[in-house]
Amino acid sequence: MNYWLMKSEPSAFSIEDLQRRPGQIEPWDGVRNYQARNMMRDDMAVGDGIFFYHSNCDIPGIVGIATVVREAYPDDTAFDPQSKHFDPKSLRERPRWFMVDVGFVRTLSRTITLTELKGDPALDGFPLTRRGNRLSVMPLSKVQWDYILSLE
DNA sequence: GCCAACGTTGGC
DNA sequence: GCCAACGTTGGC
Repeated sequence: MNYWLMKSEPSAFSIEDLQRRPGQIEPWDGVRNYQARNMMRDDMAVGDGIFFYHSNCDIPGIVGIATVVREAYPDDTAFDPQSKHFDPKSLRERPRWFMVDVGFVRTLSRTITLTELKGDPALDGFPLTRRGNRLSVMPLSKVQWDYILSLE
């Protein structure tokens, strides 16, 4: 079992949105970064743990927990000229982009903020707190996962 | 293969 | 809204 952190701008899609979805499941479409894609496609399995992170908002931080409910499959928004995630280079017979389905688990009782994660010596080297990091999907060790959960 | 231009991310 | 970081694109 692997552990992940996935970023979303709450103005676009929040943990509350996920909770309200039918079946509390959402396809995680729109990832257009190769590193993030490779992790989703090659390393994510059903049952993996996900920290749901709100970015680009008043208080950036981890707000909830989700889980992988379907392994990677082609991101069909890449085929849709109407979609803002459209990519003419992604073909149905040879898809370039993939997505997983994410299922709601729970919201945290409080936001574990980026500020406190940044200032925490126990999380030295954690990708999220490294300067300039922009990955929207990143792996965590079980130790990091458990430690961050203990902060709740 | 280099690298300048450009677009995007995301904290502040 | 600003801007640093950084990935991608495309001319050469």
